[in-house]
Amino acid sequence: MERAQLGAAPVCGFDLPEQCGNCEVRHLTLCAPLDSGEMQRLVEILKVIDVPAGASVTEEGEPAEHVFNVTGGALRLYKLLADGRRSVTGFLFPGDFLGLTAGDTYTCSAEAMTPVRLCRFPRRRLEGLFSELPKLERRLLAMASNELAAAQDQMVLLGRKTAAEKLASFLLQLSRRQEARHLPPDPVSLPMGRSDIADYLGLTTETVSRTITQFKTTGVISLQPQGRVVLRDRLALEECAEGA
Amino acid sequence: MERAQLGAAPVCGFDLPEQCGNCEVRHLTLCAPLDSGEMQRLVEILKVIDVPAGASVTEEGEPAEHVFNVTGGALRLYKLLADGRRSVTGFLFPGDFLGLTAGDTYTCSAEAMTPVRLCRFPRRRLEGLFSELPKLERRLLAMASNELAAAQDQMVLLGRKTAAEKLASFLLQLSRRQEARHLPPDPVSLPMGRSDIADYLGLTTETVSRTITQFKTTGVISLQPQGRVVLRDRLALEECAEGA
DNA sequence: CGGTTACTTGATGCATATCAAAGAGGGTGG
DNA sequence: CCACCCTCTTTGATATGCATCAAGTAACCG
Repeated sequence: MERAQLGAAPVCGFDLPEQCGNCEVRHLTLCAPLDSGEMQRLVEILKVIDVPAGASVTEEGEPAEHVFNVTGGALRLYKLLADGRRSVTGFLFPGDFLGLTAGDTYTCSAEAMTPVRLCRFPRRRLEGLFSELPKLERRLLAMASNELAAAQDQMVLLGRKTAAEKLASFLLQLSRRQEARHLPPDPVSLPMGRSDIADYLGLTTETVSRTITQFKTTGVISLQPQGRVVLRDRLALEECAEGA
Repeated sequence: MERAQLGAAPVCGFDLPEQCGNCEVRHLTLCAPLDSGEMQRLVEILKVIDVPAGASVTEEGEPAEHVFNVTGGALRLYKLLADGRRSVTGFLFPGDFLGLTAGDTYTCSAEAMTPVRLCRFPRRRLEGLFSELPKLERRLLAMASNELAAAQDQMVLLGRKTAAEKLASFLLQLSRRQEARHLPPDPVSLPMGRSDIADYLGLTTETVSRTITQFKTTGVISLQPQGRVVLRDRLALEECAEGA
């Protein structure tokens, strides 16, 4: 596991929901379009939750009683096949939403990769706010649409890209998500292990490792302590990622 | 290409929007939760469109001015890499929705595989109805959530399943979708070509063909004229699909 | 009925998986 | 504070599932 990020990147203000005004990722979350009065309605039903590294937040198939906004740390989403093969369907960072489902169970399991802080909403009560706060539902639809677009990109990656193209796409994706959180694009932080990356890209840990080495050797990236990656030749990565 | 399905399965009643009451896939569409008065508001902004086999309905990256409900025929959704590699991200059948996007461009290209009938809605005007018909937005969110769950399953398939498991999953998926349209589960109709299937499953046409032959040889399926597939051993397919 | 396209089948090759082991962190206890 | 140990990562050798290359065959259309 990795170093805690709660201290390094305090989020959603301090401990108290009343201080969402300080939330560094508000512009990415569910809450983005709400004014302070509307926020108050949300704050009434949310609870701030801290989860230690390695703990589960949701289990695939379990009743979906809550939905969550990630405000600190990082999680992996995954599904398992009958024989134990794993597919990591996504990584969540501050600002990301967890628990959206049309049915009444979670569609994926979610595990904290680092200590994680979440804003937890009872699903029923959040849905109860929809009529009062239509912006909330609008926002949820927009977030779902964005996730769908990302899922389509991931299908292209999994179905048609080579190992190098997959890795390049992955690094750029993380870089862009850092930028969305107003972090520098460049030393990309990898809070996940090689096997998480492998299960996300449809590869093995060995192939991930070899491909990283190859990128290092050809000078397009370089590695820093704590699994941080400097993108030395972003253009080369972009061309690689697009299959040029 | 394939035989037209418009004659065989008349949809959305006859020509006139006023006759949505006869629509055979209404329970699957955007329209499902609306009463007749509410339907009337939709009917005012929709136009029924017929598209010949092979024609494009949307192009990835083009302005998303319309959204569509499929009421007859079948389409493929796809994305291309820079060098021409193609990834088919989905197939659409009657009842399916096309054009959902958070941005202002389409995220995928859509091509008719057979003659297709669509209910076309100007996106702006549909969004304009949201405040008046909140059920509509609720429904769209539910449909997006369902698509997201399907996309996650597809990621597992692409990232971690073998060729045989992919094919088994694919046949079962089509069978279940036929059932959702109140068609028999069993002679599964394949309006798409082998290369469409290959690009959907992350395989080549040759591998798709060989795997189908293998299923035929082992007796789990049998082929009928016009690319219809009988699922002779559904249980075996289900176990294969889940990686048992 | 002939031409064209799509599908099937076969032979071979390669990218990535698998198997195996050595090397690097990083956390803990002495 | 250092040394040990555990786990994760890297590197190497080999294997294999699927891709690629190449015909042959069947289906469809005009």
